[in-house]
Amino acid sequence: MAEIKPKGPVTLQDIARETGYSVNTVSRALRNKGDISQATCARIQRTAREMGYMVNQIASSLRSGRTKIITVIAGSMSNPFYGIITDTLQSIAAARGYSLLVMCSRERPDLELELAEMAAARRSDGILLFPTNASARTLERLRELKVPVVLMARTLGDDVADNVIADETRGAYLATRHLIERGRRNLAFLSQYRIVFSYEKRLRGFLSACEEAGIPEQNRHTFVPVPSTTQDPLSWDWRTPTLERLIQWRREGVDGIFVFCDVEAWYVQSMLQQAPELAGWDVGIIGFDNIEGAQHFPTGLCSVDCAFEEMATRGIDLLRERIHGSTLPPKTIVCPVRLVCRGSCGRLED
Amino acid sequence: MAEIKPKGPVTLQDIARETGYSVNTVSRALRNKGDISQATCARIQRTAREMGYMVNQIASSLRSGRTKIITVIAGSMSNPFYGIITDTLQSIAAARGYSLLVMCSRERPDLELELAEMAAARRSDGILLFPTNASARTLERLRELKVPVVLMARTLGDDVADNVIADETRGAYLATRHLIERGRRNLAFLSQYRIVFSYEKRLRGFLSACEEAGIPEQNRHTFVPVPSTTQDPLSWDWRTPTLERLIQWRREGVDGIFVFCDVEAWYVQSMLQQAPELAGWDVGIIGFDNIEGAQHFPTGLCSVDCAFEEMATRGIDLLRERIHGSTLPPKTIVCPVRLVCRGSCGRLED
DNA sequence: TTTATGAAGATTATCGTTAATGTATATCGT
DNA sequence: ACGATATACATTAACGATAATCTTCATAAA
Repeated sequence: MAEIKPKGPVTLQDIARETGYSVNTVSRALRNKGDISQATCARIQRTAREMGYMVNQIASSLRSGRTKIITVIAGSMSNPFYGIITDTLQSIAAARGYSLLVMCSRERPDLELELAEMAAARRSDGILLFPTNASARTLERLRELKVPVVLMARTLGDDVADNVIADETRGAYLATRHLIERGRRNLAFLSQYRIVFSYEKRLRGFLSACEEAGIPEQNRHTFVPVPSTTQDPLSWDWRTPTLERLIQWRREGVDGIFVFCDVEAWYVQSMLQQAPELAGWDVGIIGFDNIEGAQHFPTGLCSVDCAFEEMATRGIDLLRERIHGSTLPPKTIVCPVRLVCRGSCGRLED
Repeated sequence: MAEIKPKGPVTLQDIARETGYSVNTVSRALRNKGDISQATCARIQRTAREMGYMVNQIASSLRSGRTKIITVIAGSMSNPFYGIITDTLQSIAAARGYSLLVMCSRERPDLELELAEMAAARRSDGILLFPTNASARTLERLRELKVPVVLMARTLGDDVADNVIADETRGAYLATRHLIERGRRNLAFLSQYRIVFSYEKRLRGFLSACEEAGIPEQNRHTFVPVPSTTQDPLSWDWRTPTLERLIQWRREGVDGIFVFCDVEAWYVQSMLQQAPELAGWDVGIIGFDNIEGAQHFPTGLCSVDCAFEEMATRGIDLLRERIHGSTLPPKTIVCPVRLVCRGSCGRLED
């Protein structure tokens, strides 16, 4: 029954020839579309299995206009933040029949635009974009090309596009309050570069917690080593200026630092351990994202948990709504945050 | 000149209509294939640009039989090892015109096989596979399906398939020797689970360094918490048994541990910091992969650098040879390793 | 009996490219 | 001036699937 296939994979036509049905019937039978009798359907499916049939997604995509591919444009997979969330995205996408094309923008707007065009040329059904600092053009182009996009983890302003973010302001507020509760009264907010709007939101949370606790203005420090005009933030040397600023902050009596994200917080922690000028400094450190708790890396870093799994799920489902033609106005989904204490801010003392 | 396009993206036919040439001529002109005059070529390309043409990769793939897609099957993107190397793979692939489909096997052979079939259904030109502990079936199936594969970072035996790996034995030897040079004489080799052949290779390196330095047999410890029959290593609780074993090793006077990879080494380091039973233990730790040095994460962990970029380049280029039809016998490319000292093994003392 | 309804398939027409041929005109050697 | 080679295109035929539109033939309703 099963013939020797001279070359190439089995096609619908091969099954049609084998079973005597038409190609169309075979196609419908394999996809359980109606108008095919139970018996026929079963027989065709069995034959397909025996012959080792495997759908050609390319052909299917061309005809149906759906690739079942979502492109993720993230900054870089070596950053655990992106790694972890991509991991989650991948399994959720797979559960819904989608595959993930992964591209890295290196936080560069120009590269990001290029990648977006590639994603469009490949006819991705949609894009999950972790935007850079200047993604307006990318967004505009994708709108032209009619490729659905959901902005992930960062925002370009309220309701500019579909958007899934953590509750940034509240997270920053919680983090700062945590420092304060641990007895810290001279606080700093450190961010490697000014991630549009996310930075502003977290700054607001930082300041409002300071306000609430009556921290005087001169005890509220901020620092952003990489200038906001930079088109290539990742290749900027933020270490030297950051170290200098840390030394300065130490002199100024800073005793608590809220760092923009966990990855940066780790840099800071390692500087604290390694730089002789910082040795013995009693300073509380708290990050954001809770990347180690989400998966691996047990360390003592306090952080703000971002519910990555929820963000990933919401992102994919929002994107799917668009893919299926929703024309509702852009929606911003704010995911809940939660403080996680691991001791890097010091013990309660009093 | 540029018309209002009523719907959908511009196609070759639109350009053909606009310029008066045939579809085929337009196609050839845009790809700079021969048999088209300079003038025509230029004119067509200009028109295409003006009309905002963008090739439909799906249609192109269907006809040409090439998708220009490489599927990466890695364990999980939340593991920085995979994250970093995927990052590198992505940029090298992009430079060669390939996009990356990223899938995560979670180190599970069954899931891996499924993913491989998906990759085949999507007609990936080839697969970069970071194999699980039981990838023989996957490999066999891919051979049936005639999808080129290169095994990455791990080996299933010498020349079973194309393979790009680090020089595991030498790396382990260097790591162990490093411990010994730092005055460590009671050594252990710790590996979360028994990654086929890679484990054996590193064990060999460990033992040969012990041998060379005259470390007595009773001072050569090994431990693998997760049993090798496990089909789902990542969800196994390795922490409890590992902690217990660390406590035991401490009692037994172990003073140096070579850990299978950096990620695991970090777990160990954090246990050393956090578990009261381990407090104050003077033990040298060295990992493998040098993941932090490759990109971020400055910590004090000694490690063995694996030249990720070279591995990635070699992997992609080897795969491309296969994609282009090479029928040479399977090749194993062994990439050089290099010791990196950051102090976690202690100072030289004598 | 006649017509409407429906089930179960078959036909046919694309999807947007690229590969394999065809063809007309110009150029060339002899 | 003849056929031979090139040049620069046009025509035609896939690639493998899916969608839209027919056919049948049987059964039910009128």
